[in-house]
Amino acid sequence: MERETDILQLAQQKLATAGYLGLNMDVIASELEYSKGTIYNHFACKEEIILALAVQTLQRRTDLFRRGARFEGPPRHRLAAIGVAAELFVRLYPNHFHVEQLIRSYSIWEKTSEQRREVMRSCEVRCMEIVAGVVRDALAVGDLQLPDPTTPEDLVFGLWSQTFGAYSIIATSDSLLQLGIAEPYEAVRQAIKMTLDGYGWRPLSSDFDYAALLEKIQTEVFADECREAFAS
Amino acid sequence: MERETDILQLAQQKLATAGYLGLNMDVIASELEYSKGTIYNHFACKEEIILALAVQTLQRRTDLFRRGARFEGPPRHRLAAIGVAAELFVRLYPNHFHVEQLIRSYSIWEKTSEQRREVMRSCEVRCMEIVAGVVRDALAVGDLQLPDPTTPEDLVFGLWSQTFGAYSIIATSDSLLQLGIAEPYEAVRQAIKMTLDGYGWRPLSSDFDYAALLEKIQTEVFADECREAFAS
Amino acid sequence: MERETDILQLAQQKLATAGYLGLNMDVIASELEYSKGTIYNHFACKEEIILALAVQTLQRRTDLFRRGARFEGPPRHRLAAIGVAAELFVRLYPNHFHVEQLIRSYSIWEKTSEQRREVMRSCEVRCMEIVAGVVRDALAVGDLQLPDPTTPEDLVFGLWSQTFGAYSIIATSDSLLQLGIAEPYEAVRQAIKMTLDGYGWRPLSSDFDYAALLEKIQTEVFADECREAFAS
Amino acid sequence: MERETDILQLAQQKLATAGYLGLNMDVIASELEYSKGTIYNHFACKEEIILALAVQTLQRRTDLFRRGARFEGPPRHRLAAIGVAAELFVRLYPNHFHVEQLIRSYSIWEKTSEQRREVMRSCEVRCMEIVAGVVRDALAVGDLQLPDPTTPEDLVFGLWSQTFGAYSIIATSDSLLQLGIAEPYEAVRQAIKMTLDGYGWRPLSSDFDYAALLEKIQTEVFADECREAFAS
DNA sequence: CATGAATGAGCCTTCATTCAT
DNA sequence: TATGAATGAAGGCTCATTCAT
Repeated sequence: MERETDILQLAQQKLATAGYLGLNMDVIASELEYSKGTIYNHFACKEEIILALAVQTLQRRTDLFRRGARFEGPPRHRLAAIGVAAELFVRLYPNHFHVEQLIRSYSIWEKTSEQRREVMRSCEVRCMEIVAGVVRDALAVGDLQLPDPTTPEDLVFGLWSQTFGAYSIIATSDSLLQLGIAEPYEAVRQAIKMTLDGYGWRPLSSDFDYAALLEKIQTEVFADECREAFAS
Repeated sequence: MERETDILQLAQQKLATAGYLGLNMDVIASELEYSKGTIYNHFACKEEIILALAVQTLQRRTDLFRRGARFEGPPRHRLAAIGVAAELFVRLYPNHFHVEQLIRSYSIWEKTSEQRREVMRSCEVRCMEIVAGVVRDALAVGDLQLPDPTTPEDLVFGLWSQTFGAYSIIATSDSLLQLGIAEPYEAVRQAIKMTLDGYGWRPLSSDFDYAALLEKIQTEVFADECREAFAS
Repeated sequence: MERETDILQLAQQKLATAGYLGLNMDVIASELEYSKGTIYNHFACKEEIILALAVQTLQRRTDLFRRGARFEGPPRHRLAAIGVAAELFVRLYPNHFHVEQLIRSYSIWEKTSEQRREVMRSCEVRCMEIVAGVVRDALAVGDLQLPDPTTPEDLVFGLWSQTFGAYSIIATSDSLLQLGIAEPYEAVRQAIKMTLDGYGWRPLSSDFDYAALLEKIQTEVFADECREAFAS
Repeated sequence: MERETDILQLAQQKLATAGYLGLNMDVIASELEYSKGTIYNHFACKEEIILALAVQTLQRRTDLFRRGARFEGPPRHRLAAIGVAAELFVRLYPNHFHVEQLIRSYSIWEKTSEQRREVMRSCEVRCMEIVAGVVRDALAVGDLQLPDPTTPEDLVFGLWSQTFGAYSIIATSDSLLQLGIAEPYEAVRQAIKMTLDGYGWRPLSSDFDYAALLEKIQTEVFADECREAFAS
């Protein structure tokens, strides 16, 4: 298990530094000072490493989301807690997005084991369910009404897009400052707040102290993670 | 020049069909029935092709955005026209995102000419300026107020994130329906509408006929492109 | 000893199913649920397994030949009994030819122990002696005369070639029917009958009921083996 | 073309020396002092080399057989000429049998081009037809009668088995002398002569000067080849 | 004796790039 | 300027064998 952890860790780093083509079995073996055979004793092929990487981080994200959704308060506050979880996730595992992009762009699926793929899919579904569940709670208590054909999943898709897009851009673009964006994370938070206000999800952001809420979530739910994420 | 066009066209198609690993100089040469030397007379290396591809589509996007921004009407309507342009762009050049991801994730920069990189950066800046310009116009005429530290660029970043994220997910995920998202494009439009409403950008979406506006933009500004995009 | 038997049995099966490249120490170990070390405690290397396989089947063939040669009757009938033995052998151990080809075509000798090689050679010699002995008996009783420089061993070499060639072709060719050969085994029997008639070995095939003789040999000498060989 | 010839030549030699596993793309490239890429420009994979080898020699054999079958004289003499061709073939291309065994034992077919496979099959069929044609001529002129279910193809299969078996054994066994076989080629000729006599194919071997016939065939039909084959 | 993780040499194959013609 | 054979570094993967526990 220790070896596997080592391999995944280095693989993730390589992926972040040099992309798919930089993730190279020879390099991994030689840098870890394991033999190539050892690598292949743990992972049947390169693609399995990538998928294992994705599964690992996805499971961590799902855990963070679940804890966020359990925050006590009105659904909008609970959604905010999930938002904090999402941001923490990218800060803790900044190169998760490299992995996810890879999985989305290269044909990795064919060569990987059904088991790992199943884990992956169920993670996605569970993440969606957690967030959509909070939306449904809001509908149930009357905090929110959705315009006609919009489903809770559609709303979640919008939020997902915003965060996925923003964190992808942040992770891979080095010229945001030149484009005039000084605080991209803050900008995302703001954009999402506006989106939810636009839907009329009560309490509106003007009705409560947003900063205080985030502070509370960070200390009550994610104290450990925050310490780690903002350590550097 | 005709040959360069041919090369770029085939390259883009290969990228779409078979991903980065399918973009192969041998295949390009043999399918075009040019010799490999000829290809190299036009592009110094493979990376130059990829970057040229990105520049090409980015320029097209910039053109579409500019035409959208010239739409006659209040800033919010002009922004809607840019939104139509963005959606048209992904429909017309669906694999632009592959190229963009490639550029973001693989160390292409080092091997390419400063000239082409400069073109690329200026495209990004110009796109941002076009959209931010519309936001500034809205501020100027009083249709919009921004909460304190938020800049026009921050707002644009939010919209950019939403569309980039959404189109990335759409382009690479084959399980959206299983996740409960039947009409992802409609969901993005809706989300962005809500975001702008959340910012209080007048006229609010409830104050005008959104569908009619989109219809008008499509026929007046992007008639040709719409025909092509929705042909299939 | 039981383990060695298990190993050899599985090895032979793998060889038959997947050829030389399917004979894989990992696969053998895992399918037998022995550890790899255990395998190596019994066989010093892969080549030793292959050679042991060859020796095993050769010994069985020698036994069959000896029993055939002890059949009561004139030498030509005893030779027919050896012929039955040869055919039974290929039917019972159809992949012996794979092993024998391997040994002939791959440099196995260098890595194997002198002891096993000696066993192997002595098997070949003994087989030859058994058959040549019957030929000498025929010469002694006057049933056969050999044209001048021909030795009993030369005659046996001719028969050996016929059967080895025929069974090799049968074992590896899947287009015999297309070439017009419907009953290859019967064709070999016929060809050998003609060869011996050609030598003038009495009684000639026209002087006795060949089919009845084969029947008698099969029931009296090789009843058990015939049952097994023609079971499927 | 010169490169391809070089490659095939070295490949054949390697195959003879060290079998399938000794036929190694690295070794071929380095011994020929070509780069590995060059090898692959000429042959798409290792298996294609092996098949090309087989096709090459099979075509040569077919040519020799055809020339033999055109020898003027009674069918039995023409068959003798084909026999001379078969023996010349093994002497000129002694390691053809390695290639043929390989093709028969390893799963080479799946990776090779349909074109080359077709050539291969048609060679086999044509060889069979040439020989079976001579048998039919003998039947037509009444030189030969076949016992009931035996077809011309069955008879040819018998001869094929004898030669294939004999030459395989000769090519791969180094202990024939120890087994008492001093002149294996002569032994095969003798055995085949006896077989044909056994079938009663006129003129019987006692009715004509066999040695003189062989001599005549060698000088009239295969002068060049004989010179080359017996040069060393 | 048994175990099985680790080894590492070796294999087949790919592909961007060069350069003599 | 066009050609395409040649290049060779690099990559993914296999598997017989060893050895510390």
